[in-house]
Amino acid sequence: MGADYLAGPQGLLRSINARAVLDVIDREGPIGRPEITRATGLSKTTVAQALRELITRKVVTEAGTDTTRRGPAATLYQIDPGCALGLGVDIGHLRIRAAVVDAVGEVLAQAETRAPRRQAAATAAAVTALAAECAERAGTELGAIGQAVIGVPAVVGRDGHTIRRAYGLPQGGKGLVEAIERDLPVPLILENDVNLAAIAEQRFGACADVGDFVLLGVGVGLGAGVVLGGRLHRGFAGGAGEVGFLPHPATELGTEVLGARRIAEQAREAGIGGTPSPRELFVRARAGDEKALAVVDATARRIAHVAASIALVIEPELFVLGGGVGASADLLLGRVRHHLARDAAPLPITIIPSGVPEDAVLRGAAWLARHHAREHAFAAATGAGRPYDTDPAGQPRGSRKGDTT
Amino acid sequence: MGADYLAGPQGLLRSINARAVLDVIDREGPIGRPEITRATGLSKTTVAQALRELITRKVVTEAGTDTTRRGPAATLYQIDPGCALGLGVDIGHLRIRAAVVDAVGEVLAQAETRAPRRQAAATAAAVTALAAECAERAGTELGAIGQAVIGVPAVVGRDGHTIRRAYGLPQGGKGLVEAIERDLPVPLILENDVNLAAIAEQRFGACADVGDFVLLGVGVGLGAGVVLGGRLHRGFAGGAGEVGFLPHPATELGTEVLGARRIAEQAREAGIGGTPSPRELFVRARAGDEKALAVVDATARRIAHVAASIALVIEPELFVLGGGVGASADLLLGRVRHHLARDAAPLPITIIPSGVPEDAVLRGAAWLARHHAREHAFAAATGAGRPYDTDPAGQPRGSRKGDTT
DNA sequence: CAGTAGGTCGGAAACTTTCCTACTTGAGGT
DNA sequence: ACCTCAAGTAGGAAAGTTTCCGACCTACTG
Repeated sequence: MGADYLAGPQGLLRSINARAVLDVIDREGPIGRPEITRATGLSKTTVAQALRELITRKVVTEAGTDTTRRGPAATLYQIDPGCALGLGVDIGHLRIRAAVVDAVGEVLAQAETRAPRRQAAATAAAVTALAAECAERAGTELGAIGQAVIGVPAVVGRDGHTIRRAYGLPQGGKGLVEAIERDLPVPLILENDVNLAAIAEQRFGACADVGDFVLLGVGVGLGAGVVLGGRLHRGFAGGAGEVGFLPHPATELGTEVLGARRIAEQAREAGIGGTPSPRELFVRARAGDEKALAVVDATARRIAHVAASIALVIEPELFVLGGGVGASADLLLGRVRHHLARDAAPLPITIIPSGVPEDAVLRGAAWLARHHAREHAFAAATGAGRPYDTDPAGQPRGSRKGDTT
Repeated sequence: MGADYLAGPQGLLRSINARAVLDVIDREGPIGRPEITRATGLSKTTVAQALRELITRKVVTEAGTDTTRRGPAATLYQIDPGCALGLGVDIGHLRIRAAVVDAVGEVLAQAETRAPRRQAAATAAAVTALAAECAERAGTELGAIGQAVIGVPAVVGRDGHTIRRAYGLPQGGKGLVEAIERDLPVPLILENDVNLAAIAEQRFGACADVGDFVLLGVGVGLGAGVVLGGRLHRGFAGGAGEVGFLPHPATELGTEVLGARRIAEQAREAGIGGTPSPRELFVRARAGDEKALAVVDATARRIAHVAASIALVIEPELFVLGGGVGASADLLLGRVRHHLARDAAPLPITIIPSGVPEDAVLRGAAWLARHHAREHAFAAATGAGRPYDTDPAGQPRGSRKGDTT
């Protein structure tokens, strides 16, 4: 319980150096020993010792030789892909998807199924079934997976186990988490879906080197994934980024600014009959339908307002337009920028389309699961884990037991 | 340019341990050697060695003895107050204040003067004169001060040297920074005044153990100091927290939500003649003046809206009401809470009065200056500085030359 | 007398330097 | 075309240095 001042015996130095070697190998892909020596600044003796240790601990493996230079071939080293497996799950409105990835990010298996609409228990069963299927297809078993991350359309508490405002889940998600935790023998945490999309954007998309950005997820509702200083900002109770209810000149506080429901309502107001789906509306707009275009423009205006509000609070470097409706960036983006220029000219707002058009939530979940699984394996292998915290997404792997330490 | 992987020789371990000892001494005040041993987990041999080094480096001094236990008296150690001096300056609308603090936070000297209204050059001269006066009264000279932090009513860029939107400064602050940097022989950075108030709140006020909070500074304008994860969030270009322009049901984007100007306008609308100052208005309201109370209530409503908007974006643990008008918390707070409960009931918003009623900006500036000066001195003394970054306020001490590395 | 503070010494752990061997390439000579 | 040798590289081992820790010792105070 005592505060940790990070002081210790020589063993600490060994941990630090082992971790440094591991990080270099992770970052520079297959890499030879002399280069590791250069990159870390350590002596080759120390690097050799660390490598021996990491190999016996099974987090690093040899990966062929490098014969580009003259002289004897240098042995190459890489992260052992099998040292940590992650399971990502995306519980969407229509489908549930799952994927198993290895320690280097390779997708070993992926599967999906239709989302049950009525019973939370059915959703839980679908998740565990998908997970089992993925594990089998990946040639492993669930017990070997180090971490599972499940993306849900809900606010997830800091502990990663409690959900609120799960309007998009059967029975409001009641009992869902408990059922999955009971039946899935994998350390598990939940995460808000838009947050995971933001992580995907950071790792695979347009925000690789952007420290502060906000992903605007326009789907059934409007949400934002807030990344500050390279790490996801969840808020005190996980409710950061719930920007769908931001005040707006045309709405009172507490009214949803945007989302499928809101778009449908606007369609009615615009005199469009038959309550078409947002997808249908965008198809019509792309075809030139004036009324549909008006709805799109209104949507863009609201997005611009939300972005401006966010910018005034945290001033991110970049906004990214993502989510289901966000995929229609070709139609929306120009109009959003137009409204920004008109109504919020002095604000330095840059907004770009998502760089992860497909499966953003699933990929983010898989990435996060892989990250936590790796962190755990690396910490075990290097003896202490990284004392200097660079964890991009906080929060360690949740246990299955509710240990409220 | 190469990425730094924090690996190194045994000397690194020495640095780490020296830093750990230093941190314990800093935190636990005068403390004996055996207790340092317990707190750090190091052996007494190592602690003794580290102490010798820190004392010869002049960052630690002996501070009497502890005779509470039986046996020989234990020597006590403390941070050498003189090892780092900081200069804090608050350039306010009416007054300019400055203070010199030592490494343990003791205020050695403080001075103030009326703020020039016309010329930025006069403001700069006033600042340097105040600084010189403070240094002299503190029994030192400007060259001995390790860091100066100047709080300004403006947006300050990440470099700590460029200011924008300095409406509250003579000539919009044009040439101010350059003049001060030319004449003040101290490493210097600027900081937004509300941000400094937030730091004061974190260090001396109500938010000592709160990781995420927002200080709402209600003064001539409305600004927010955003602290996330224990560190100030400045935004990409230093513009985070400019919440005075947040959209609001009654205002268009780009209109100032709140501030002295706005309050005066509301007073006119409420039928109050003579354009009283906000301070006067609050005096009347406290006396029971109905019209003044109406203005106060409208102000509270706007604060509530701004807080709700911020909460939807970042969901801080706590809001603090500060700034000039914020000092009238007794009148405002209840009404703000009322409006929050009515309009933003589902949001978990806690708002409390400031715990730093006096000189918040100045104290924050002094704290930050002291912090940077200390960090510099400690890094020099321990050989490497802290590799594990816990810096609460980012950004090292700016140089006087504009080195855009 | 017992418990505590502080110092010293030898041992253990970890990193670095230096030296050595083995291997591959490429240039130049036969 | 083949051989030889110099240069450059990879890997390993031994000696040396730095740092930390445990144990022992002395001195002091209730």
